[in-house]
Amino acid sequence: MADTVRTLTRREKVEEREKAILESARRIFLRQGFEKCRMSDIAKAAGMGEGTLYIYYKTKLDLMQALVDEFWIEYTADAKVAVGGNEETFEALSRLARFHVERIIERTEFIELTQAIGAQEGLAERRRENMRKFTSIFDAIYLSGVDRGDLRKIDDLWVARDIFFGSLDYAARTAMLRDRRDCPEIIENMEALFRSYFGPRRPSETRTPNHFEALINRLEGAVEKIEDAIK
Amino acid sequence: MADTVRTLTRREKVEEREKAILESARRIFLRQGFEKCRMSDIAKAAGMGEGTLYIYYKTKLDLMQALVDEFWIEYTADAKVAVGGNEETFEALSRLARFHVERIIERTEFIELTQAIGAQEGLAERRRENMRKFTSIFDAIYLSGVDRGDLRKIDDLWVARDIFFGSLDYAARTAMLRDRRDCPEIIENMEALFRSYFGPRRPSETRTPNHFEALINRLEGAVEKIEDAIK
Amino acid sequence: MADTVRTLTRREKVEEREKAILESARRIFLRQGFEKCRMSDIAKAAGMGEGTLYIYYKTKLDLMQALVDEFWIEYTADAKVAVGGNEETFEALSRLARFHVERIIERTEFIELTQAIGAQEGLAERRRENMRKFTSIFDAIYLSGVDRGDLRKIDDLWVARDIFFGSLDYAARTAMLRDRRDCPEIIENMEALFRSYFGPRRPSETRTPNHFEALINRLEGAVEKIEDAIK
Amino acid sequence: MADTVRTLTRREKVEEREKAILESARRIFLRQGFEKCRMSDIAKAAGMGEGTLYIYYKTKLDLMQALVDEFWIEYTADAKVAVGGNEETFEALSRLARFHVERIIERTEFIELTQAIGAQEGLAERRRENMRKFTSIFDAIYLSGVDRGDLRKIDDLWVARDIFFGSLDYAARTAMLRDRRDCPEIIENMEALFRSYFGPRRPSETRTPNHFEALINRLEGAVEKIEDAIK
DNA sequence: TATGAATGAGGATTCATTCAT
DNA sequence: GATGAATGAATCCTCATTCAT
Repeated sequence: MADTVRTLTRREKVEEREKAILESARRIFLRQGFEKCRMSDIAKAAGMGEGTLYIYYKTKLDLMQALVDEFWIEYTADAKVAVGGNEETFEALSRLARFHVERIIERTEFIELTQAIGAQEGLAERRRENMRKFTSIFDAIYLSGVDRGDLRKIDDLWVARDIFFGSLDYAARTAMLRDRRDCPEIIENMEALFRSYFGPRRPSETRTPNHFEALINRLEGAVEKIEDAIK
Repeated sequence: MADTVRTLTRREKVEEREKAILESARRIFLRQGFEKCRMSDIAKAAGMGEGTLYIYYKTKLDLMQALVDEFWIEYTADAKVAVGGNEETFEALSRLARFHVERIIERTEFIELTQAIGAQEGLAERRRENMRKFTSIFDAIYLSGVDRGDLRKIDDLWVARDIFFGSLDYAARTAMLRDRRDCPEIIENMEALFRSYFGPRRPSETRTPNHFEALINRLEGAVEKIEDAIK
Repeated sequence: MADTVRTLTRREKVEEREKAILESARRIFLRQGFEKCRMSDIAKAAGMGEGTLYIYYKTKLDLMQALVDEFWIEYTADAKVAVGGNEETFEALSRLARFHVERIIERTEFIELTQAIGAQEGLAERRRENMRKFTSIFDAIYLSGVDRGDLRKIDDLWVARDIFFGSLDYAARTAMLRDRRDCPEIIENMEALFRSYFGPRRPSETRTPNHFEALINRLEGAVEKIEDAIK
Repeated sequence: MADTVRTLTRREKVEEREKAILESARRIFLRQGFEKCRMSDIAKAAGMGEGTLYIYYKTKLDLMQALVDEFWIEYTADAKVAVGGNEETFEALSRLARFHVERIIERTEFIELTQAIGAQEGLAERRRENMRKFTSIFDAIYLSGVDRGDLRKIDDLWVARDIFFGSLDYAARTAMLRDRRDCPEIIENMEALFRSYFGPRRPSETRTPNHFEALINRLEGAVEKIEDAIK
């Protein structure tokens, strides 16, 4: 029993320590960027010796990779929460878009760090994996959207995914360049775009633009009346 | 007269020198990346002393910025050529998309360099300017597309622009991660997307996909008949 | 009584522990060399904590010195075995020479470690002592050789000793530089050299070729005379 | 002409600089040893920046190797001077021995540095070469001694060489351990040893096994005859 | 006694930038 | 203007040693 407690305590200590390092690393990294942030500063900020960092992370690159991993894990988890459980397809997409844009504007540095580190020898795979886990949220929504008849089936899901995240990322970046902290326009447009472009193609299933639907509604009404009259 | 000639000669010499430096810088940078490429290597490649570089460029950052500027100027010019003079709207967009994706896959380093340098203090404006000049190609096509009735007028042109370049950039990047050197799918989809989503809204002007048009035609026929019957 | 037993057990435990440390230290040291072999590795190899090493050895230098001591003790013991009990003088020298050359080629690292450590402040005396114990094997053989009349008495025994070990060490080292694992030539020459150069000088004691030949010459002369007489 | 002068000046400057570095390196190295002497100290002692050292020597190991090379070049040259032009064989050997022992006692550190550095990957060959140039002085004396009839021809010159230098080195080292700055005894003995052991073999004095056996055979034959005669 | 996590001093090396020529 | 030798700040990482448990 005592053993179990001790073991737990140790594990907890290690995890506490790792948290502390990652926390400090994040702070320093956000202030200084990848190249400029020194291990010694991180150690100081974490209230420990430099050597200690190297017990937990083999190299600076390792630490930075852990930072990136942590970011994406948290990011992915938060995105899932933001998207919600079982929302309507376009509501889910909207929520994902909104979450992504807002967060990315706050955390551009991590996107850049992800790129910078992913460019290093042998870390591309890990980058891909982090991205994959996150973007699979989109994939799930899309596929469920197809099941529900809200979206059409496509051969290359990545096309829709790239359009979705590409547009949002780019918009977020340009928003920042214009010193804006948000961009609701792109989110709205993304929803509309998915409704119209990736919406179902068969007329009966269509959810194409409003005026079109309105037209059909009017027509259907008229037809009914005519049918009634004819009867 | 002699003076003028001499002056011209000097200017030419300076420009020649600058070209040589930039040319060497590009070679070295492409081989080594931003952090790794050394001023001394660039100087050696350019056949001149290190000190000489500093006559033409105040710092390494300056030189890299010049490299980025040069890249975008050339990139923009090449894009204009690729787009052609007065093509049909969607053909022009397709050409721009194709050019962009292909080139960006070949020159990811410059995109990254643009970002890295643009992140530095005080260089964001220049980055914006380079991007603006390039993306204005898209703007021109879009606006002319609006004039021609191929595209609908929108309040925030940047939305269309961000979707266009965002999707292409992202797709190019993910294509590279999948070790692909091209991605025609995204180009085709971009055209279709612009036709459908940014195409004109009035049925008569529509250029949406064939079955869609057929549907509309049938609809219009039905409406007319009904209206006639009612009358 | 119980106390005595416990004490013995403790002592044994300590000695066991020390043996284990030394054993591991040797393994690691032979693999990595002095500077590269880390205390943590030695501890791991010995199946104990790093801190434990410091209970038995105050510093790394201390441990290495113990390693060197152990080496020389074993080396000396093995040499004695190799030399044998009461061999003929030159046979004993030959055996010692052979043992030394072969072993030294296998264990150059220890010779270097002995030197490196011996160079440290305050450890020269210990080095001297280790060497002395080993070289006294030679001294004993030489002195017994003098008693037996095989070798001449000399004032400075160290001269013979230095020639003996110096030649062998040097030959072993150059043999290694030539990638040879043995050098029987030097061993043979060393024996011959001791026979001739350190052999007895007085004619009456001589066993050297010179006197031998003289003797034979006289004998042959006698034989001839006898033969002549017989004829 | 001016060019020539300038070039010479530059070369001289470089050589001056190299001399200064080597000089300082020697001073610091002799005080601190290989591992302990810091590049920064050497730079400071040479009155230049640390970076400057790296213009002239690629790494610390390079610098140390240069130090070793310089030592051996000078050592070899001095040895040649000490030996003199065309001395009598044993006089030349004596001089070489005396020079070697005296110098080596003064410069043990360099012998150790030579060993330490020679042990590094890829530098063994250079060590061999330095040694070879120096020991060839001995070879030349020995061979000319053979020509003059002072020394006997031997198949493996290295045996004599190893005995010569091995004995001297070892004696020098043990002399130092006894806090002696010289050891004339070994020099005298070396000369005597070479006279007697490597001196010419008059046929009648020959010591080789074959002749020895032949002698014994003759002896036995003679004894038999005598015994027969006596009967 | 045993442990092993924590420490932090220590050092080689790089490279943008300067400046005397 | 052109040069390139000289500079030295800047930083990651190692590992012997300590000490709280």
